[in-house]
Amino acid sequence: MTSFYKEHQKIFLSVDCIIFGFEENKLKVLIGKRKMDPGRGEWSLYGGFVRNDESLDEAADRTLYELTGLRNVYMRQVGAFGSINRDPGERVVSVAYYALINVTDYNDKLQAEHQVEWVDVNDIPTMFSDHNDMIRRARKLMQQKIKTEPISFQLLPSLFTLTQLQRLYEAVNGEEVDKRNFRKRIKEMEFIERTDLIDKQLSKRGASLYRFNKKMFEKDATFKL
Amino acid sequence: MTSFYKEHQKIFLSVDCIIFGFEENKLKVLIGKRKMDPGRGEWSLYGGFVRNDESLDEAADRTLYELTGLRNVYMRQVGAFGSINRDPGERVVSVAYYALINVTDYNDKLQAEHQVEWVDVNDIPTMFSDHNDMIRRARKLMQQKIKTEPISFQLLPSLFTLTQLQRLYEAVNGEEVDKRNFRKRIKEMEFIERTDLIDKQLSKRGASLYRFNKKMFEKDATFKL
DNA sequence: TCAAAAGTGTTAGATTTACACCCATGA
DNA sequence: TCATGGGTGTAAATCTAACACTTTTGA
Repeated sequence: MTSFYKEHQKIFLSVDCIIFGFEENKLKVLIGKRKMDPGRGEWSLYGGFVRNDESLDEAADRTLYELTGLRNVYMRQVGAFGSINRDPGERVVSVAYYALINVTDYNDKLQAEHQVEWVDVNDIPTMFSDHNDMIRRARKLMQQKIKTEPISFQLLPSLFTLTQLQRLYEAVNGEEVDKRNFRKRIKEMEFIERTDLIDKQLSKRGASLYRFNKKMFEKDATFKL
Repeated sequence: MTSFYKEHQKIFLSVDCIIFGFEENKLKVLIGKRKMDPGRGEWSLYGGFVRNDESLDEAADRTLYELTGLRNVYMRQVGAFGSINRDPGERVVSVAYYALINVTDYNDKLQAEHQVEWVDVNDIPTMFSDHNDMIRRARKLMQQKIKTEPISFQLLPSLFTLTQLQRLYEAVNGEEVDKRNFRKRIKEMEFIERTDLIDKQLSKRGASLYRFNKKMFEKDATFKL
């Protein structure tokens, strides 16, 4: 292969995943203790190096798959983090991605194996390198996104109650919302359809289960929360 | 230096600048013909490789400075672009940044020297690699940003008329707005202050010149357009 | 029978949009 | 004197936010 750019320097490139999940009415992030020097033992996002034969998006997908066994997960790029000394070992530029997963899809065996934990996003410890910044930015981007795109369903089981959906919005935005106003807006969205199924786990009376109808959304195509 | 990560691959990293300017009531981007193989002669953003001794932000600042001679310019990261074959020469991952400059600050000599041109953002030709995507994404981010942060002033001279400001918003958002409603909202923002100066370039009657008061903005700190 | 969560409408206030005419001046 | 861009207010419509009680049922 010819080398067009040989006078320039190459740099290590990694990806880091901010994996969001919704559990116990809280927005959580999957983090673990770093298993590599330097920084071994510090709280850290799960990440990996980018290979020459994969795109950044592919590297992020692969990394997420290694950790969770999940494919076709909703992932979006947060941005590139490139301070000179962000990694104490060597110069490494990292591209952060956030992922939204349904916690019940997540294989417990893999979780135990990688020793990662779900931590409340409001209660993140001090982390390795610039990982706290990455989480902050990912959260902000996700908050913006959830206002204009129906991504909340990525964090829920395919059948969910309106209370679950409301608690999810509250956890993401960090503030409570009025139940009646919330439900009013949801009812206007035809792509959030009520099933005849009833969930009795949380209440004696039972709550209707709803589902997100993707095809209907794509026709309808307005969303605003 | 110890090498912690030597089993991994390094990759060429570049930055590309989407430089926005406002001229003739249009939002424009500064682009030129690529002077490097491969792709020589194609329309291209101005970019450069990231060096090991500079952060990504510094690389972007340096690249912008090389082209325009300007420092302390408003720049924000658009994101990392990392398809495997995005560059026909070799694997290069590029981090795009957008910059907002006041076209009258831009040194004509440097413009001639680098043979770059201001092109209407609605009329961008087919460009090298994924540069069209970069411009699209930069524009979208900028459109979002301008709604919640007072960045428009970066694109204007320090003294400007309300009509200029309105035309700028229209150019950025791609739609016309009502003059009275626009001015009503501006008047509510105390940090956009009227001076006693009158601009007579466009009208016989003359238009009041306004200026952005940064200190007042930082106190006041609400913005919504 | 009662505790606990589900479900349901109305109204006041705030925000947004639509809209048309007079003013000042240089050519 | 007239053509050109500068400057101004009001009313209708829409959207948002606040607010409390009834229902169901398992324990």
